[in-house]
Amino acid sequence: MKLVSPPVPRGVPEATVARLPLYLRALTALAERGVATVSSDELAETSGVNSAKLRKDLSYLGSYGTRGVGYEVEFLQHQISREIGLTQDWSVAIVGIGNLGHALANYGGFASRGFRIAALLDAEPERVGTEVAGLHVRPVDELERIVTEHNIAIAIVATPAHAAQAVCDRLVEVGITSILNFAPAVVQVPEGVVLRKVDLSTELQILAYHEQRRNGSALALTAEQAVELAKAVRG
Amino acid sequence: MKLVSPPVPRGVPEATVARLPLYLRALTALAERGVATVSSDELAETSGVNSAKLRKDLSYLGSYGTRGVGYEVEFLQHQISREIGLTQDWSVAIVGIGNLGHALANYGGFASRGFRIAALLDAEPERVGTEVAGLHVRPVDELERIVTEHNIAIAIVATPAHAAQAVCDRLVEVGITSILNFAPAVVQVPEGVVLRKVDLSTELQILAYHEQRRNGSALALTAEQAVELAKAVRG
DNA sequence: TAGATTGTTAATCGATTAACAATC
DNA sequence: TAGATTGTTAATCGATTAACAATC
Repeated sequence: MKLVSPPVPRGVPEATVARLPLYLRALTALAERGVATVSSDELAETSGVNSAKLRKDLSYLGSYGTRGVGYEVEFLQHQISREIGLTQDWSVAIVGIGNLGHALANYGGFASRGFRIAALLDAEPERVGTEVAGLHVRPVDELERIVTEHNIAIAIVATPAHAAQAVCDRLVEVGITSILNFAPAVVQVPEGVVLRKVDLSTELQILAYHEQRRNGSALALTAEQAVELAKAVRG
Repeated sequence: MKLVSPPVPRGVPEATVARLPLYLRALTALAERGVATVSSDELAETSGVNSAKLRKDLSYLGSYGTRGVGYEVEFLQHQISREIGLTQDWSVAIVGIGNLGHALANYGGFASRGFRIAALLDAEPERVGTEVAGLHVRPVDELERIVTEHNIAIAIVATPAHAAQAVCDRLVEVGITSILNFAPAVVQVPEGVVLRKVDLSTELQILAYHEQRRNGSALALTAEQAVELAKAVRG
């Protein structure tokens, strides 16, 4: 008996997963405008990627287009929704109701995409009980009960940096396996837990890097060329 | 005379640039604790990356370590700051003072990293003039004057999706070349302008994808294994 | 059939990683 | 000198892209 080949890798590349929401948004806009069919060129254009990448991405999900024609907007929309898991609603808890947590609780973009902010938690006694976005802020002590009661699958962490690791540890303890971290801190989670982070200062720092390079570039280029020129002249 | 070799590519890979703020934050924490020297293993650990990657990243900046010893914390901190462009302060404008813009204006993490929120702008007449984070909200009409007056280099866009493109067009017109976009919309900018985006819903959708896969995985794996098993049995 | 457009192949590019020679 | 740790090399991996055969 021959050894069987290793199990097919299966699964969509991470870079593709990160773009699926983009395509979905573009398709939703097209559907609202009553567009029935779209080509990869057009959909790529409205999604801000090139069409080769779009087709490659979609090919990981299946063959949902028609050669010579394009993609049926609503059909593709449904297929991507299903792939991402948006055919169901997800309950989300936000931990840390400061400036940012407050804004996130009130952010309209979540509900329209199938994410229901189901609970707000904070460690500060003076914040507990206050009403934010129509919800009463609960103490973090009640985390376990709240997660179970509301069937919460995803947690958003918007605490100060120093509290982030402890909060994430607690979240993992009570069974949360998907965390979106806004606290500017390195957080370790056990394997099997997916942690993504949004780091506001880091984003600005990356921009600053490019901005600085831009300002210096005229000079730097001249210097570089000068060296090359010197070499060339020397022969 | 021989042709000179093409100019050295020079410049730090984008993936490295995105991690420099992480290292900087770890170094700042070490400096505050009075640590003078750190090895790549230790710094990698506190930064949440592996040490090979850290050393490779740092090697793009120069040879700032000492073999057998490690890196001098404050020296490396300074070198990275210089590379990112944090030896100077940057003035930032926020356009769109809704929930999110409001929270960003009050976000403490910016100032401590050399970013000064210098102006807030909004298109809604009823928001103009209100005070947020110690600043008076200005009308977007005044953009050009404000950008010049405050020497603003970086803009944060926190408008509704439908306004984002027009706002970015205006920003580019008045000479802004670095934009951080929070609006859930595809925005096109001319070459030479750096646009980064933070998409809150997309982040949740990526988590939802993994969460869904996790739930389905026990079943899927069994099915997959069943197929392999069937093949194996058939010989 | 002629024209259009997908799905896939293969080349290329950039990022990650392990390993180790250089060197303190 | 012996031990430690950097900086770099080279292998590997994953993502991007152009090109085109398949097919509506």
